[in-house]
Amino acid sequence: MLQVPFIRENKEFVIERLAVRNMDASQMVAEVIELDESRRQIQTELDNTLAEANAISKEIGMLFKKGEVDKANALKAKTTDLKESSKDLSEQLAAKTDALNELLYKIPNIPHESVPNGNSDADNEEVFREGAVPKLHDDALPHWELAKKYDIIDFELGNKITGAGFPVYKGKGARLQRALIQYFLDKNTDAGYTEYQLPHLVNEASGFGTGQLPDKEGQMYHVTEDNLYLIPTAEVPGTNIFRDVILNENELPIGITGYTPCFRREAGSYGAHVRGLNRLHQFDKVEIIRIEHPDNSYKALDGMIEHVKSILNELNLPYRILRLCGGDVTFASALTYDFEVFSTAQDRWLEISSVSNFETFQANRLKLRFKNSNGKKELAHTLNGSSLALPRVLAGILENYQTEKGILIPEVLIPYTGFSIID
RNA sequence: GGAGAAAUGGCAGAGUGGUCGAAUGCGGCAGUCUUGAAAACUGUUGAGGGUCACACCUCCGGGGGUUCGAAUCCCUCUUUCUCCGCCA
Repeated sequence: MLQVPFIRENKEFVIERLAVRNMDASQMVAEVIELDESRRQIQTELDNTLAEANAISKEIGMLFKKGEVDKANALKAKTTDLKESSKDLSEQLAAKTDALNELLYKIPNIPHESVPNGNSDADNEEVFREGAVPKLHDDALPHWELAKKYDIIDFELGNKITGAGFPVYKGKGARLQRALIQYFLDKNTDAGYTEYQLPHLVNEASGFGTGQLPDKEGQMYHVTEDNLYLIPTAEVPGTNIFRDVILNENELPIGITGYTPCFRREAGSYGAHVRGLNRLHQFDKVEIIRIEHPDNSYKALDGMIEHVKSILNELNLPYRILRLCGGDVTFASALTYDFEVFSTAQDRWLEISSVSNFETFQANRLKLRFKNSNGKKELAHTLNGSSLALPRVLAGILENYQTEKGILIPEVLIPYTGFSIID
């Protein structure tokens, strides 16, 4: 959520930058400013009314103490009007505040200056590429065929137990998945991230804090009986650790990591692109989250990119990094880099990580602040990224490491799997 | 799930209708002392809105009510603790 004073003071800039997202924000911006102005005006009026009522109450108290009951009772009559108008004003204030907030929830973050113009993922800018695409043998298979051939992932079984998009991993498949989780967590903690085990269900306030609510609730599974949501990413419980928190400047930066399953309804997705592990309703992910001083957040973002790169280099997978264009960058993000691994047998790129700087957009909703050196409270910057999303990494390994003898295990994972080939 | 008790500032803890945003202690910060530190002493120290700055307003788990006036009384929800039941 953008800060109102910022919008007020940078009206043209806000409109101009939001145009990168292909939106015309001029109407919304004007409305925000107008609503805020009238909100403040009503606030002042209400404050004055309450101040008067408070003063009278105090006086009545004194008069009663002195025993001047008649005078006190006379004053009581005066409060009736004040009560009525304060009630009226506070209703008006609530209405304005609600309207203002509702509008603010609809305004996305301001894209960073490096975000390119563009309408869709076709306009994303490739900024890095690494790793040779292996030459596969003639009978090379897509991962869902490999999964069946080696009996390591059972999609039909998941279908039976739950439904589409809930695969069952078994044997070496399950072990490989666990090895990856362990390996990712080790890499992250080695890089200074503190490991957390987080709840997989969150309340409304948390969903709101990171921006899934109120608009994107259709993406989450809702447990209606208890009004809780299954997490779509560890970002939600992880970032909400810091909701309503005021940090000391010297506590920054903070880096945390956590493994969680992620649940996404993915309503409206279907077809070949969602085959196999490409798109699931439940998947595993290891996430990294950083809370940063505003002066350092872009340096931190670069650091996160380097960190994810080092993992992919160790896994020796062919990948590329994209800087998302204005049309593709998510609602809350100012700048996002996507990592994609090349799926050799499918001949397409699969997104395996998304690393973003949200600047103060989430922090403003979360009320996540720190006391700066002047003792002033300032919104912190939040960042997060996957390191990494499991299923597509798994797909990439299965497809890129397949040989006629079986699927080789990347060297760095062997200590974790305890085997070097799936055959 | 049943019965009872409780929820106050970073923490501990007083306050049961008026001058209480709230005693006191601890912690934090600043200063005195010290070569430096500790100790001791002095001062300072919640959040949001509003203002050029003040003033002023709001907030004592959440919501609602009674009252001229609520941390304090009433209703309700949530959470925590104790006991019972169930259970990985």
